[in-house]
Amino acid sequence: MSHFPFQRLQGELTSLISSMPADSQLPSEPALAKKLGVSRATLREAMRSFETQGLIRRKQGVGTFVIGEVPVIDSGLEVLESIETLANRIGLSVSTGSINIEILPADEEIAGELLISIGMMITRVSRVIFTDDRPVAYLVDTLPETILSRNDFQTGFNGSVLDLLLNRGLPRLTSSRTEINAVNASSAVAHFLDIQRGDVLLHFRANLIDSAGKVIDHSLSYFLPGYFNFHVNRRVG
Amino acid sequence: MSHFPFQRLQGELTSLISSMPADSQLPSEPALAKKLGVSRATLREAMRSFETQGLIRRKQGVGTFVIGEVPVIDSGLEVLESIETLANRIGLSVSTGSINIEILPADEEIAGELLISIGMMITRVSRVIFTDDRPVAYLVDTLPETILSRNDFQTGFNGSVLDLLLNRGLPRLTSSRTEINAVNASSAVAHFLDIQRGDVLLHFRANLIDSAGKVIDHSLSYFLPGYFNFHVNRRVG
DNA sequence: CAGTGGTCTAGACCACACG
DNA sequence: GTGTGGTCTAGACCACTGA
Repeated sequence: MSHFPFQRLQGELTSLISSMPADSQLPSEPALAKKLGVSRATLREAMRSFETQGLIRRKQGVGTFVIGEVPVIDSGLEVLESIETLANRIGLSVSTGSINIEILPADEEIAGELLISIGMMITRVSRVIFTDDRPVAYLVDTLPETILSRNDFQTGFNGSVLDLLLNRGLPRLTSSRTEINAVNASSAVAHFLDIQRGDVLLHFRANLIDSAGKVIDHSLSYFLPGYFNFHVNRRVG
Repeated sequence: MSHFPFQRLQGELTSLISSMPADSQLPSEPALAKKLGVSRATLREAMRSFETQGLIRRKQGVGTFVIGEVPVIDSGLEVLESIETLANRIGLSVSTGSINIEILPADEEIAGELLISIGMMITRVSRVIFTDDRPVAYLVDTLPETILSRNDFQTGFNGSVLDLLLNRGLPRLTSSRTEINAVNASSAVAHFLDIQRGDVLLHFRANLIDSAGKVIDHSLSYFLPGYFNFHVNRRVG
């Protein structure tokens, strides 16, 4: 037996979880901690990585459950397309929730991104993507109200600002510069994704450019690892 | 004052850290916890995100220090190049440490990646990238020993397997399929990067392909967020 | 209501760096 | 040695869910 509780714990939890059928419930945290001979804090720390891998799911007030196989959303990064378009193309069912549309004045940060003046009105659309009733991504689009205003959302808005702009045809979008990072979930994002503050997320930060080189849309995306497989083909210099 | 210790703490720590000069030392954790009226556990949790942003640096047995401005390694993902080549191109100084070269038989997993038989000998090169004496990336390359054996490392090996193969000219490398994810640091990787187990890392998992479509090299890369800015230009479908 | 996970506390012991 | 961060414990209270 190892002298390091954490490594031993990970092994025991791996056995336990893999031996349980999908959707079954784990013992409560106090019970499990006692059974495994560690404190609840240590147990919870060891469980974190299992949740980021999508192997278990914790629900406050309910319990912790084993997740069966997860549909992975696989996508190349060369082409920009909405999650909806992507999921549809690979035959996966996703839904959108918590859509929120606000019109507000630009602060310094967003004015800098969109290359507009501070105080100009902007439209901000945020939403959560679900697959199998599990929130897996949180997306925020911000763009000048002159490009997208409230009454542009009238007909058949599926949640994706990109799809809306593409369907409208104007402005003529050409490309997106996307920065990729790994971050800890803030309290706000954690709430939308039903995870704990501090959990690991894959983060995209992108500016959408039109044919005149103008910044049309600034978008922030947060993805749960384990549910997405983004890849890129890199050519050798 | 907020009723939520964590949010209040983040604010107070932001003020404190930004008010201190670069390289200065923060009070010890017990002292800071007492001063801010929280337990050490809560304080440490709040400090995690500051460390992943590269704003502070903890050194066991020494203390916690404020980091000045950090040189960010900025790179597009369209072209595959070694960290050394990249840093050189943008005029940044990086160094390599903890280089380890092993020859061992392929297990099932790596055999599957390289499309070889289990038990065939493989060469594995792992190393750590430093900038400003700070470990910022941990890289592992694995390839068949028939392609790269121990005596290929004789002359001017700078740590990069990619550069070695490119300089040699054979096999003719063409592209790399790179999968991008966010992960929690395992104990092993955390040790090399001088961070805590569970900290957030940006992770690349790539297969390097030659002109015949053969898998030449399987590589795993772990990057500290805050020190890298990877981006990709995505064209609109 | 009872039971769950989410957060926080106070304290302990360890491994490590440095004089 | 002293002092630091790294880990773990035992217990408490909270917010939430569902019967």
